[in-house]
Amino acid sequence: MPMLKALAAREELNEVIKTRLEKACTLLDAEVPLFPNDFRKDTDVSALINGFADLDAQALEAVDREFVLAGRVVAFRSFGKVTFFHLQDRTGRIQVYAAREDLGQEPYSLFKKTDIGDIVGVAGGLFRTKTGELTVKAGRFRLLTKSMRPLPEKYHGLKDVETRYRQRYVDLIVTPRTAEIFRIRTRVVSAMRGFLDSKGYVEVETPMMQAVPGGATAKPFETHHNALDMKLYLRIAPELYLKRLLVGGFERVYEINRNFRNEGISTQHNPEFTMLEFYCAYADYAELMDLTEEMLSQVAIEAVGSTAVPCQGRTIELAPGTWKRLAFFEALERVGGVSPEVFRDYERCAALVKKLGEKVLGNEKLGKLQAKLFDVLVEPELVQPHFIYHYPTDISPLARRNEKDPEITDRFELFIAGREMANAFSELNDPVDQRCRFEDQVREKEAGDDEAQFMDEDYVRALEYGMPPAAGEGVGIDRLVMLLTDSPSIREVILFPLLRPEISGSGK
RNA sequence: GGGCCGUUAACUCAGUUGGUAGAGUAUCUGCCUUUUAAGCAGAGAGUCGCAAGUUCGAGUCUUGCACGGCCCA
Repeated sequence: MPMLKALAAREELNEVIKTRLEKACTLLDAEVPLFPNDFRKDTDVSALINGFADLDAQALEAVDREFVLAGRVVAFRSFGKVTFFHLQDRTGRIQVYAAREDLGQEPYSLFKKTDIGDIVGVAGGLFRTKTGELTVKAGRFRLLTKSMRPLPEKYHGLKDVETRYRQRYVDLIVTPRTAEIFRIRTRVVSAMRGFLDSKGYVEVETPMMQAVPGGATAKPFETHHNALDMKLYLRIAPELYLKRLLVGGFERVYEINRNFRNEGISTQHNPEFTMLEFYCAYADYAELMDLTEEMLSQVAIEAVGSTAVPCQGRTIELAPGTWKRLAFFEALERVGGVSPEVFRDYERCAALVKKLGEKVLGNEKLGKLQAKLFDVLVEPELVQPHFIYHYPTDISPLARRNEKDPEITDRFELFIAGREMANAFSELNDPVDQRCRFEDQVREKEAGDDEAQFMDEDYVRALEYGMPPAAGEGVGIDRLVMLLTDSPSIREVILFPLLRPEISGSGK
């Protein structure tokens, strides 16, 4: 209390914060606790709305029941002896009517010290106002948490994206859509779990701190363990551990968790992001296409209630049976408009890549050039769901070669809304081939490619025991949530996206 | 890493040709018993992102830096 008074007296404080602290002092003087924790609610806003929205004024009168609610005050309109305010809890907002006549002279004058942003408890019956709004008539009122900072403006809300990301707690209070997006995200993840569990997949947790990072082509974060005095990496993918579990006999496993890649930040990339990876023994990539179609359409229904998803002014249809399937080179020709004479010929292919404004080093493999053509000419066109399969072997170091054509792999990527959504392939389980491919990677690493992969002796040893033939897939959860919520930036679907540190004393 | 744009009150935003800071919301005071972007009358609130430069004078012009956004790599 003396501390609070000292704080309130500080000159440099913002005027609004200062008046709130002074108000808090006044309340304490009147023996009103600022942060009590003995109030219990017996219902939620949505329960009242769902239960009574249809009743007319007379019917409400007859309900004759007291409801106990708690939540944050988000709007406040006072008329002197009578006040209306809106109370927001996790389920919605409802209007409350507080009158001096009902609360009593003294409690009402203390109630009028309420600020927007305070968390309060209210008990009372329901009625309908002249304008027809379902309203709680407060018979009792209690301050539960005094708020010291003003909330953003009631009409425009919080627009500044930097503040929205840095102070997500404020964004969640004042932007209903933000809270909704993260509820959808939660439903996406639990729908996936439900789907995979029902198919006999086992959820596991594998190391996020790894001595040998592997399973993807990416630059890892490094860290250090003091007690063991060893270098560790944050994982770039769980892949190699999940496949060890196939060796161990799990047959169907999945993991939904964070990966970390030490790369740039953009509307599509956050350094930590969430992936679903799942592996199925005795299955191939083609069967995973069917499974993916089934899973994602079901996830869409559970998360947003429909397979028809609005996206940047268009509608994307995720209903099973509508998804297109196209071989990589077929897509390059039919969607990208590149003739085989061009993409089969190294020089002509390189020339076209250059013409499109992409860099050509001259020493990259043909597959890499073809992939660049694909990225620029085909990927943006794949708005409705498309599986693109049979990727060039050059750009698929972890995938199993096609039986008939060793230049291509039994791999597919899924594209929706012009973005890569999933990547899957029949797994390489030949330990000798795998060792050779690791050795290739090590040579590239020594030549200066810091994205090239490490040799993983233990993983090769696991394969030597025998991994059942299998197919595996990774699905980017953040991108899927972006699709289902029509969010243009990955930061809209990550609660606390990575930002540079705030400058101290910026005042915000 | 490069290009473009932004940063002004707690929030949303104006700010002319360089002449010393504005509105709405929020806050405070007064009035008000059915409002809902309540209303009416009045008041207070600013390191104009930071630093340097040009100038008699910089929110405004120049340069550098910081943070953010969009696009490209």
